[in-house]
Amino acid sequence: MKLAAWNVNSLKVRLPHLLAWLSSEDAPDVICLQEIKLEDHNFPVAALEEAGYRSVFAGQKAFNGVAIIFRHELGEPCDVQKGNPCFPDPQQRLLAATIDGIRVISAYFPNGEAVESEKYLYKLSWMKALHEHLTDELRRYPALALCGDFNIAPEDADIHDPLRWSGGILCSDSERQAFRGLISLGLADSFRLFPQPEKSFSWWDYRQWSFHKNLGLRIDHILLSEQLASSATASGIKRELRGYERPSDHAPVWTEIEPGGL
DNA sequence: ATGGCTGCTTTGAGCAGA
Repeated sequence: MKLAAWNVNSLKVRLPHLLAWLSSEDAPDVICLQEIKLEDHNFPVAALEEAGYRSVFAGQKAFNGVAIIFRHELGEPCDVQKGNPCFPDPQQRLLAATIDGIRVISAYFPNGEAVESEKYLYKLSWMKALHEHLTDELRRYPALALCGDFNIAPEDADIHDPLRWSGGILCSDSERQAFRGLISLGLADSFRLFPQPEKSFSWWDYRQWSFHKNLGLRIDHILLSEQLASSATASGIKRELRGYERPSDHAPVWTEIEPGGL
């Protein structure tokens, strides 16, 4: 089972990129999408069905919005839940579904704007509420994957220029501490379960030729519960999608789980 | 130091992203 997470920065604009990936040899079985930026009635259900995938989604106008798409043969999704019951929020940033026995959660963490700003405090509260909610979820679903755009670079190795970014948004102490809090629930950063090239990133600014110069950050993650982590066989970043014409500013991250792992 | 791209919006300059 290949599981992926991708911030598409508008599903309307990125649908051709997504369909191209889904029809390729390394197409994932399940993809969590973030920043779909469209309302539910505009979700491209038919185009994805045609490609062999089912969808569940939680959209809103213009901003945010998350979805999970998965191969038709994985069957009906169970216990679909929009949002966090511990944290009522008009922003659509969280969606969970049980697919083929795995609790899959698509998450779009707040950006936070600037350290100590109002949006930063919202980010920290949002994460605290997610932490509480995940405590329950892990009890109910021992096979769980938290996938998405975390808007946090967990370590200095995840930043092209750690000195310049030091203490700033996406890598401040409080954000990293909250990230480690999620890890302490028994979740593993699937990317780091395997050797990876240095300077591996999942986001590059659209400006200043950042992608070309590989000036990026690793802020998109797939965290696996102990049960899933023990059956993971590989992980990586599908960097080439960032190089397509009219790309998202994020590249997909992925991890492979042994089929017999459950 | 600033703004740099891109996508969104009662379509057009301003916000948001990271």
